[in-house]
Amino acid sequence: MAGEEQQFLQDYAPREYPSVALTVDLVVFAVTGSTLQAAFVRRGGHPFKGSLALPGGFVGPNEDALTAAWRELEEETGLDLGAHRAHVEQLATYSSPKRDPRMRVVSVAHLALLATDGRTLPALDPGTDSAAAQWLPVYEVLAQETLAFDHREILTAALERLAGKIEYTLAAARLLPGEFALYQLRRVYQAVWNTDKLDAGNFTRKMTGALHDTGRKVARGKGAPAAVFTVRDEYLSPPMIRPAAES
Amino acid sequence: MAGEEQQFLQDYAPREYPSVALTVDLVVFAVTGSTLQAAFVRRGGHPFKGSLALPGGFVGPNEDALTAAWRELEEETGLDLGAHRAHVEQLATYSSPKRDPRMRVVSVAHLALLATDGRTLPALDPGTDSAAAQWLPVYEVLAQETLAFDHREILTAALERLAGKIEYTLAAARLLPGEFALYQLRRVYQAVWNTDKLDAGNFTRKMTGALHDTGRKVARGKGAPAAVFTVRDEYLSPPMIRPAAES
DNA sequence: TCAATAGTGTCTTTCAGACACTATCTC
DNA sequence: GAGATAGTGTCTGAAAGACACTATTGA
Repeated sequence: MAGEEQQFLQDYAPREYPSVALTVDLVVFAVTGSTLQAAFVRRGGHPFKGSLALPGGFVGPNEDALTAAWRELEEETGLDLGAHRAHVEQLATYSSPKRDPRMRVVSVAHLALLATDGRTLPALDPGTDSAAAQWLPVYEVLAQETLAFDHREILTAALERLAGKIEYTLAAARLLPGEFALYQLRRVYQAVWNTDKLDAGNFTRKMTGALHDTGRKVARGKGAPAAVFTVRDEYLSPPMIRPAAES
Repeated sequence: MAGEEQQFLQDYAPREYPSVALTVDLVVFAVTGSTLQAAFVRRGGHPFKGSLALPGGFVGPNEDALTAAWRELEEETGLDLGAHRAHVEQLATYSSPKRDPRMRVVSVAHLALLATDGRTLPALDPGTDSAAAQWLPVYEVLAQETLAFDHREILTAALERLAGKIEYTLAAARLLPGEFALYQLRRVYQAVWNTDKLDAGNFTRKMTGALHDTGRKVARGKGAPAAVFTVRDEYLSPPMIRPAAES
């Protein structure tokens, strides 16, 4: 049986059961202030020369897609993942036969959340082989830019996944250091939902139920010092519903 | 550029950037009474001979994964999809290099919801090429059966996806005809969540907000006749939270 | 002192959950 | 009539949203 299948693959795979090139694409999110940013690459060659694209690359012969996503995250951004907390999860697979005009490429898109202090973005190293990766504000890119391949669809799906996920989990804390103040977490929510309608007091009450108060305080320029929290429960119950989109 | 890439693929793809065989696996759900059922195939050959497996098959050269899933749904179950309402969506992609011991197979798993009248299951045609597909109760299978490959993981993910999705959408109605009574919808929820803790009165109040009352009634053996509804809003807001698991 | 911010108090409204109750059907 | 079911009424408690208010900081 096994031998038969392998023989079959060898002889007929390209015709009957075509093999495909497998890649990963990455939507890497990070937050500065109240702005959601993502990592993009400017394409230097055809097709879609000059357009923005998502970082990504081929899946190796002995990797699964998630492992490849972590590797590409490190390679394409030049980030030291030992120093930067990060979270990577699978988003969806894009398999339209014509999504890459050159050949059949099936891509497993991944969502990556990079922890920052909420003020500065991790420096992206251009690396040697790829075009320079750069941080750009997500909502502005979606409003103004042309994206290569089906990367607009992927980016939109990633944003919607993240926006939905922080409704019922503390995934937003993945975009912050292990210890953080509530105003930082609130700014992450505002960045992802692209809104400023979050009442600070109500937000505090809602979140403290799922957080652990370290007892320490953080001084931050003006205003009273904020308490420092860590995540206690990964899930919010009941969930925190997004405010309706601005009119 | 394009020629260069194609040349590259032709020469080096199997070594450097290996191509993979792409398949779809299907988790096909349907409901009878208050029991959630799924379609399974009993494996006739090695590996995992004798174990239950999910239906699936290869993705064709000019198909995307969703199209292949629809085709396999029709082929493997022998269902007439013109007569049966169905909903298919992508679930997740499984790409562990060793998930199939014979060769590298990457599978895009799909979730399929088949509409029934809530009493009888659509007959599954064994077809000619594959082992006979059969309906089996999902929770019993998960408790007792051995599943081939990583199909237990896929089935669990599909169940969780469905259980979560009916919290904030009316996806449960995809398992029913276009017109249905509230007791039918309630049984779908009970089947998916494997619970009997749904209060009929409160369920009615909650759901009628998102449904359209056709004004007609359905007589059903004992009890008062139930009103016939159709879906009006696909989304439930606020969502309907699952009761905590039974202890 | 003043402005800014963190966090609490309070009130209202919404809604889930429990459960009684009525209406309507079959047997 | 008896039993079963559909749907409403009603009460309670939880929690979201609006917003006032206090406390604590830097300038």
